[in-house]
Amino acid sequence: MEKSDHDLSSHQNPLAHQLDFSVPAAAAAAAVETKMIDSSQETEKKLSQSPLEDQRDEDLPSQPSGTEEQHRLGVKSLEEPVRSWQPSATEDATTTQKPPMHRLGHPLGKCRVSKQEPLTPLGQRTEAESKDGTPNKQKHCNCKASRCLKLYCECFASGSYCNGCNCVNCQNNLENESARQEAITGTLERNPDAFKPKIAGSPHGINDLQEDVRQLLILGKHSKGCHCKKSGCLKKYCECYQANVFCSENCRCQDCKNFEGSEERSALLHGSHHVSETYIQQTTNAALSRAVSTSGFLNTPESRKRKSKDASSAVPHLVQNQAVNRVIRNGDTSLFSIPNNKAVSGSPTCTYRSSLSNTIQPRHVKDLCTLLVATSLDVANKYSDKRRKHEKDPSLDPAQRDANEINDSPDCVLDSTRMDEKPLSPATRALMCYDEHVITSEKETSAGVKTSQEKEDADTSSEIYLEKERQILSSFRDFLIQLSNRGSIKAGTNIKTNTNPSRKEPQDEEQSHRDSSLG
DNA sequence: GAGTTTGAAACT
DNA sequence: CAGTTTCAAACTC
Repeated sequence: MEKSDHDLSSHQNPLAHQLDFSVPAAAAAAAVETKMIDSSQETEKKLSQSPLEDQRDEDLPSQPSGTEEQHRLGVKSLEEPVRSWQPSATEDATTTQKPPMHRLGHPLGKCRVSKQEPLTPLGQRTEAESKDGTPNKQKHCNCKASRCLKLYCECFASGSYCNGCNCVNCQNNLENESARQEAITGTLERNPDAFKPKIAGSPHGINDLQEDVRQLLILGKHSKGCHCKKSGCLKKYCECYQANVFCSENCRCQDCKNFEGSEERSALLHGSHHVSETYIQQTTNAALSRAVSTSGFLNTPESRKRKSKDASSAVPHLVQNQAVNRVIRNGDTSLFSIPNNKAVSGSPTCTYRSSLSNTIQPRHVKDLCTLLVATSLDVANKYSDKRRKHEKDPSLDPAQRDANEINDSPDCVLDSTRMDEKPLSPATRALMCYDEHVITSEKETSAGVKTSQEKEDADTSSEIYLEKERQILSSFRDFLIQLSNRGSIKAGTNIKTNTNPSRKEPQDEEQSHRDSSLG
């Protein structure tokens, strides 16, 4: 019987049953998500060992390329939980020949997601699916000409077998394992990263406050970027948009509207009444970025490209977004794109809380920015004198001066008029310029040996820095909690605060007061 | 549900 | 590497 061949190939080929192309960042979430094993007896005979275990690299026959990737994946897959899978009653007999190894957890291994498996704007799985980690729905491709052996096929691209798909002449199954292996090999030859997730650091889910904060500070980007021309990167044709990440310097898109602060993007999100955590995250992130930056750095993909390549290449977005940046820097948060009238939309499909006091108002974001700016100013003021003393000190190590100069990095100064020559603590700057922390720490490490006096100063500084930073972070956290609670999709599911008992959670009244007092 | 549009993947 | 073709999902009607 020809199945013996399949037995052999299945066990010898690490990718015979399933490719798992998760990156570590997504691995945890992916691990929670379901790994399905055909429960049919016939298939169980074939799979005398866990299909995931089949991915051991020692079983690799001859993968001319991509072996490193496969090696990594093979190791990882052994750690992943395996859950049983029950075929649906509607599946026909052929299903048993297609082990349903369909990975649902692959965040954009293939970016286009089928209609049957929509992603939330956050890139999370739909609630129905992710509640218990068990997929309620499965991707079903409709390939006709690719035999499901090319990356056009979602199933193949995600490293899964087709199962219950509507495809024609499908060879992405056990019955055609050898062809499948050839296809995998060929695909990896063309692009060793073909099966790797395309989104680095993409939000996958927000499960707790810590994660909430992390997600706030880290936005993924498409590894290859998109090349959209007509969609404005605001349709699911766009891989970036679909992955719910902003377009980046990796993109070569035209007329991109998928950038930080894009009104079109915000309008789109609001228009669909999907006020997600990501919206809060991105908007707050945008507000933070702009509030703390006077570098003129524009966050359109074009501007990122410009920053990374050549500042001379002007783009059409320039004027528009300069205006946006300018206004925001001047304190007008109306462009933070939180149209509260939309946030409280009365649409039946809008599950966003409708109470005005519980919706995100521009002032909330403004409060957050104000808090950060004010606190940072406070820190800065306390040390400006000390810093001047250091600068005047001829005995000061040049390296130390150099380290001081880092604080004047244009990207890390709050406002050129208000913050001139005022240093910020490394951690505060890290908070504000999180994407530059590596450079900063390196330079500070190179600052060299300090004198005893400097050490003393540094110790004192560190203590106050720490205390101030604690305050900043605590307040920051409180704001995030508030924002998150306001943005909660389900009323009454507020994130539990885990704040210091000595700290009172800011109330709306307090915010209003601060808002009015700070203007 | 059919037809069109779109952009990634594949190919040249 | 750029241009073209193929392909399947997304979208529109």
